[in-house]
Amino acid sequence: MKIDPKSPADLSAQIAAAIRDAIVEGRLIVDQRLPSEAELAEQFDVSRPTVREALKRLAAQSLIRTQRGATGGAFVNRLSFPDAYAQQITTSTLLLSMNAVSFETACEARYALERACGALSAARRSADHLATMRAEIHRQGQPGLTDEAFCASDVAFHRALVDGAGNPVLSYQLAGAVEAMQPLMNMITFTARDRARIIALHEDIANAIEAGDGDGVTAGLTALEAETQALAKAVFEARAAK
Amino acid sequence: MKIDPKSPADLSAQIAAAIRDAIVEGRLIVDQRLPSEAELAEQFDVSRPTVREALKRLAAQSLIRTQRGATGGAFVNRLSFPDAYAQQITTSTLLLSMNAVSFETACEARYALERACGALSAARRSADHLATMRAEIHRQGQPGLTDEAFCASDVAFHRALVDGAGNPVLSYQLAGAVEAMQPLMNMITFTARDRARIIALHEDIANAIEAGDGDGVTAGLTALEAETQALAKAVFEARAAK
DNA sequence: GCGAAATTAATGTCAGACAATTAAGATGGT
DNA sequence: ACCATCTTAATTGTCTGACATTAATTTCGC
Repeated sequence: MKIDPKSPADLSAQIAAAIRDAIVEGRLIVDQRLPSEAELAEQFDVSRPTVREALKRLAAQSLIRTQRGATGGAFVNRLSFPDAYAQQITTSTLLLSMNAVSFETACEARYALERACGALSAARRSADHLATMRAEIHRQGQPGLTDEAFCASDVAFHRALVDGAGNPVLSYQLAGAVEAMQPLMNMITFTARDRARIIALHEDIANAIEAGDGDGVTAGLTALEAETQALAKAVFEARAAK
Repeated sequence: MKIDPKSPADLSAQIAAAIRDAIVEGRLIVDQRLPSEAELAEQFDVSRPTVREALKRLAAQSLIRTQRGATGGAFVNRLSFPDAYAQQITTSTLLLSMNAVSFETACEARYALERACGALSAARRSADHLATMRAEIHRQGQPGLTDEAFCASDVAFHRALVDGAGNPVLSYQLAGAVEAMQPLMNMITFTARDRARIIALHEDIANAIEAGDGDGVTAGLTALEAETQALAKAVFEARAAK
């Protein structure tokens, strides 16, 4: 692992990139201990603070973890699904909020991806997933629920649907799409009538899932997308007119 | 923004989290300048190196950028689509390689997501996207192409298909799924007959895209998935027997 | 007025020190 | 011989202070 001291890039960035490459290419494997900060400083011919900045960059991406004490040091971290979820959600949320992605675009993407899971979920979902979906539908019907709680339950419903496909990679990918929509969804106020329509569609979808009817799930999600888009359009137009 | 000096977590991690929250919640907006390192050090009552470690963590996630010079400093960065792509790809790739995700699972997820774009792409693709797909198909047929170059062309073909849907959020989500598969795909050796079958399916898909036939695209992708899974299964079984 | 040089404010880097933490080894009592 | 306790060594976490580098601004000479 070498760095170029004359490069315009920061030394800490170069060192971080060198170590990251070593991890991605498999030259450093999970749970392997990196040299101590002092040794790395000597290897790269930089000071310890510079090495530390590089290590913090990697820690921010969950690529390494550090441990203090006699047998401590920096270790290559196994990137767990929960860690990856969290990063995906942060990135997706910021991407949407900072780039003025329209509700329409984000919503279309979300439902397109969700339909991809629907058929698989109808075929494979466990009783647990179905029970979660039913429970969330029930919660959504309770009076006095805030809009925010309604949205949170909506997310839980959709996550159960996605997880029902039994494919962790799909669940991971969808986490970003579904969660990142939540700030946008929270801008909408749901009337009692809106909620009733959404709940009815959720019930259609849950029934199709229970019956193993993949096409029914797809149709239900398409209807739900249309409903959501219409709702958002009405809200945003009303706001613009005001 | 406050931190707890008695928390077991690193000070730099706490500071990074405090600033990250401020960005995510919109209290710091794009292109806004953060206080200088010396000022932050005073605010949080820590030393400058500690503040710097926190800033490097944020820089690693593309949340801030730094600039030297008189009017320099740390600025809230607009998370661009290319930046987000890159992070998604790194995360997805590592997630797959470090968690022993089976080829079957990753492949299923990828094609499920891709089918989600197929119908949209058939309806909306520009002439450019179609031309790219045709060009990649042509490249794939050239003799003397290495397996790696064949895979790279395959990725380019699929990205054009996804981009054809004209939804940047979809493209971003798919980037991770498609690119992260490449290391797994590179483990396969493609015989001339394998390539011919794949190219024929690519042509079917391109034709369906050109005709605006969404169902045809879906069917083509499903056939391609089956072909890819069968190919991988044969390769892995042969390797296990040896 | 204009161009070049000095100023200034900021990040980037370094050196050395001390504190905090943790595991392993040494020590001593039973 | 065994167990609890103390000591020690290794490592990360943090601080202080300094200098180097960069780039915009101001000042000065002409």
